[in-house]
Amino acid sequence: MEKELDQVRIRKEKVQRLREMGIDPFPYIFFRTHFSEEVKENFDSLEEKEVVVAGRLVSRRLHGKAGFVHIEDDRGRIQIYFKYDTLQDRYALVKLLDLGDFIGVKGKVFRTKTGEVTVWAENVELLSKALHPPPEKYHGLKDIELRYRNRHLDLMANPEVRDRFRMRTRIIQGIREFFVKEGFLEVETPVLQPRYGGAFARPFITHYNALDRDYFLRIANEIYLKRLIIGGFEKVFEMGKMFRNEGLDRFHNPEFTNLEAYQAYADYNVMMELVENLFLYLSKDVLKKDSFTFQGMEIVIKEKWERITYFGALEKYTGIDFYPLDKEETKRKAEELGVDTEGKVTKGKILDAIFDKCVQPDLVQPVFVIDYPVDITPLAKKKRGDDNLVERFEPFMAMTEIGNAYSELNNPEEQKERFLFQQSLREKGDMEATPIDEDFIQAMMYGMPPTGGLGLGVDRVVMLLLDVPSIRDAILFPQLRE
RNA sequence: GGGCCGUUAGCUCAGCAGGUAGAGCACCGGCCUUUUAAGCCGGGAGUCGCAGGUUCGAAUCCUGCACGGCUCACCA
Repeated sequence: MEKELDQVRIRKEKVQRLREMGIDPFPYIFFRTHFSEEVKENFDSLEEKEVVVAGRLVSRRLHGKAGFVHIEDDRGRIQIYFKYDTLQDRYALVKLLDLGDFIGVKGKVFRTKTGEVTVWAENVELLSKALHPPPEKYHGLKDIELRYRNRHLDLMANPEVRDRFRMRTRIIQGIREFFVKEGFLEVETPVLQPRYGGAFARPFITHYNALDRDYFLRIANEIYLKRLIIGGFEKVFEMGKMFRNEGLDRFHNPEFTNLEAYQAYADYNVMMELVENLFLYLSKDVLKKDSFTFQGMEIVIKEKWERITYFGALEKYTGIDFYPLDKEETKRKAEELGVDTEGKVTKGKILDAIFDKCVQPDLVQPVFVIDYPVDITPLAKKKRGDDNLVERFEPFMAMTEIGNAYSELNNPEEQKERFLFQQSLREKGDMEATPIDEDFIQAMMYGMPPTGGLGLGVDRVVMLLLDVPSIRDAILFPQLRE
């Protein structure tokens, strides 16, 4: 720590004085009868009745032998009136209170002459002394770096931030409720994995000392969840953290929350309906409205989303049918479109770059982009009637990709070939290519039912529904450089 | 990783023709027994992100670094 702040020194001296007065500045427990909100909402029945409230001191207007303060609890703020005539000796404690302290107050509910519902303190107890002054009361805490690094201060100073994270939790609970209601079993799979797969991304590597072997933080849980389907569970889901060793930006945090759900006897069409129903559920039960705005774009949650094929979308927005083109021709066209193809190993990767630049900015209303090229999707089943495509879709809205889903590949021999192809990409220098997973192939040998799978970026869903432009404002403790 | 911008009191910010640091809130003292960003009077508080350089003199100009933001690239 650097030099002690004057105000901190003064507060520590107050702690000393309180102890000399026989007051414990850090007592253990307090019983309250009402939240601030309850007192205010039930004023008519509580007027002149005694209540006990508790909270953090957030404003203070003392004038000599009387004064007003506001305390803040989990549900809001309420004003407290302190008067020397009522408190007598106890008024000495009031004079030693600082902004940020936690106090408990017993008193009768009344209305001041300006009409504010207030508790007239008959007793006041210090519940915890704050040694450091809080952020500024009027402007709040603006400094973005401070807000992310010291989220407790951000939450303290900016009530709208608390509201936002309460809403995040409700959305997450809503997602969980929806899948449980649909009959999915919530499971937990390893975060620490001896090999990684299920997505294209570089992993975080860690070392397991007892085994003297490198392990990986999961980039996805897909393989484990499918092994559960092989084991006989018909509907499973997991919501949890994934870790991808990549850059930070408005839409990416290396540690993020993901939902994956797998359903036996289903294909990607069933999973599209599941996504439609999930959003209907969220809009009805959480948002309580059937549209929302993200960065000025009004998004309407409909029962049925538009579906457009991957190549169809590319053709619609570039005028070029990429389907018949080989890698070289695709590359040429990409460059004509001004798309950077540097380091793109396959036609699929080049197409992805074109898609991101030319198509994605037009995907505003909820839409499923379906039927992707096979080479960028090693775990999905081939499209019925077209070996160059797989049955895969990505849900988009507000120009943002929010998930990924397939008719899951369940033929172990084909799975092996796909892994071998990925292996060859790896050898060509594509570090995101999926490594081969023999255990998974072996598991699939025992028989895996036809299965639909879905992955959903939960943080991105939160961003969209709450109109939060940066993932750092959708995650309580976003990753920052140390 | 590239480009642009930012970093001054606990917080929000001003100060930048280069002359040695300011305001509001917060804090301390005084007055004040119904206030609402309470008020009035007085006071304390800063290694101006860090390190170099130019200069008689740097918060201010230059260079490098750190951290952050936006953006491009990378990345589902």
